[in-house]
Amino acid sequence: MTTDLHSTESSNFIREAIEEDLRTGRFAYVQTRFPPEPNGYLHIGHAKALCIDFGMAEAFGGVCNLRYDDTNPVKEDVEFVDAIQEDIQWLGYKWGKQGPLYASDYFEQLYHMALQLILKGKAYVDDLTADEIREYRGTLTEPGRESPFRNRSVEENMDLFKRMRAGEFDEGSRVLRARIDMASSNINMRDPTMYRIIKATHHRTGAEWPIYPMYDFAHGQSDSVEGVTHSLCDLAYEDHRPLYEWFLEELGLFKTRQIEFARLNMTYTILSKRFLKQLVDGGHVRGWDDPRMPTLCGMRRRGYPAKAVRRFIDTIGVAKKENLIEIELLEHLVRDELNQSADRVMGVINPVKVTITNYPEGQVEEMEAINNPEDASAGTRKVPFSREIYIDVDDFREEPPPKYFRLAPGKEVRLRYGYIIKCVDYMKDPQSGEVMEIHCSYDPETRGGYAPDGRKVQGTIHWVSAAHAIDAEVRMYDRLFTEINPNKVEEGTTFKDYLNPDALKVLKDCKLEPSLADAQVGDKFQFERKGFYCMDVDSKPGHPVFNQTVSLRDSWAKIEQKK
RNA sequence: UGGGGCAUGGUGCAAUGGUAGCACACCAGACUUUGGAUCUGUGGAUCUUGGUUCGAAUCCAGGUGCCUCAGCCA
Repeated sequence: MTTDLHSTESSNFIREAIEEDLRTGRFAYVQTRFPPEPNGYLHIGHAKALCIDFGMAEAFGGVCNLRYDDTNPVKEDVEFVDAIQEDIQWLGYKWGKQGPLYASDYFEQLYHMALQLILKGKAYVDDLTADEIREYRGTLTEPGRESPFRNRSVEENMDLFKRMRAGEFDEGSRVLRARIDMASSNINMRDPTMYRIIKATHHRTGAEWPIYPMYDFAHGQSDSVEGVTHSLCDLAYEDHRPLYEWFLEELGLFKTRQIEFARLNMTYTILSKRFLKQLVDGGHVRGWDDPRMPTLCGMRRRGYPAKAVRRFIDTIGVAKKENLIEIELLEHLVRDELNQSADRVMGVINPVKVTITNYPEGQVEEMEAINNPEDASAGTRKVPFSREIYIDVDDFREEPPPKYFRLAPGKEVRLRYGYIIKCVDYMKDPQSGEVMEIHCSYDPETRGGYAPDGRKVQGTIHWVSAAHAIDAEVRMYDRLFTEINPNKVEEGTTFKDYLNPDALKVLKDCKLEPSLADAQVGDKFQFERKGFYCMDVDSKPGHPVFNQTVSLRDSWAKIEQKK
């Protein structure tokens, strides 16, 4: 039970509302929908909506449709349609059997609904310009004014709208508006636009339509037509609910219940498709799937397991309160998932050579190493040991601070699965002062790292045999922004002013143990003592590239920081 | 002096009139051939003021604060 994804079990106000609807008979079944606009890639914020939409359907034995809200051809593209499906499947969800649906499937029906409203005197063609419409709309505190075209006859409206549909008018020259109430305290009810003229090619309907329904005129009816019982959405649509209900009422359609919840916000990240697009188009990242991006494809490439993302969404819960989730929670779950599943391996990211002076030249020993201490079934592997090895520069200090349990002049350290070695000498670059090479002696009695005399050796470090090492590139990532909430930054600045220049660091001379020669793109490993890494698509035969998914918790770094 | 929402530790979510709990974060310790993992422990919250009640985070009234809406975007 606890190992299961129980997003379907945690209590929240939406689940309670649905239960009540079933109990009272308002609905006899549950159906939901996930309605992305194909104008960008899905991000972790969408994952929340997605898990709620699919999760609620699942929980009540219903289905969740995938329906693209493709009512604005100038912003949409098939590229995104395909990517969105891939991301949903990655998270492990299945949409309704009819396959992906599109609001554009309903263009003809929607058109007839508009005609119906015109006939009822509930819609009219307005010749006001966009600017004039805005002026006539009034303000938050003052009522709007009625358009001079508001009282056109049904016949004239029918004629004009049909001619709009026939493509007789220019873009921007006219719109179709609902005839509701220009004095409503809810601005969405002040005769909202239903149709506008757009002469662009639609990714599915091509050039068939010169007019396109607004989201507000399409969404509610699409839900209704599909028999969606519960339309779960962002708080932003709370004010639109009366409008959707008005359309359904006037049209005599099945009445979906809309329930709104707060969108996800996460520290140090931005979750706005518009802003993410700016990062991509502006070249601030390498693409939508850049591992620094909060997109699902970015996270996948970074090495985040889908299950960690699902658990994250489950853990943060659902409410109507504005929230700012700490990114550390996601990272914790990523570590937790990977800790169970990822094989351990040794990789030296910043190498420095160590020569074991008393180890026979030319000798190679195969040391046995455990693949995953959390999973005995993962077995063991052999790691070659020889006279020259690489260790991480961080694991040597000329002047070790107190409690530094690694290699230092005259000090002993254990090489994991290897031997206990002692530093006898080291060479520095006279120019830079950098440590170039370290000389150690080894204790032949300590094979495997065990000291038969029972002597205590506190530190254990990882290493790679120089002659057997695979050269690799490792890309280290950090948060994309330096500001905890890039959505709310000082006036006069934008989120782009807070991009973290150190969010990506490329290390090109990394040394990995030879077992990694068989790794495939997407494979995930723990480089012991460092973090979790995932093989990147940029890998070339014989020269792998690894992304650091997330570092291991580093309590030594914490100790050092305090000083 | 428009409408719609929301207020529980640092963060997020529970508790649905009966001992305010969980996760992450934080701090301290144990263990350790990963300074990982694991284990143990500490601290810390009901926006405010009244009211109802034996009893209020929960119900009522009034304040206060925060978010949000004026696209021919979704």
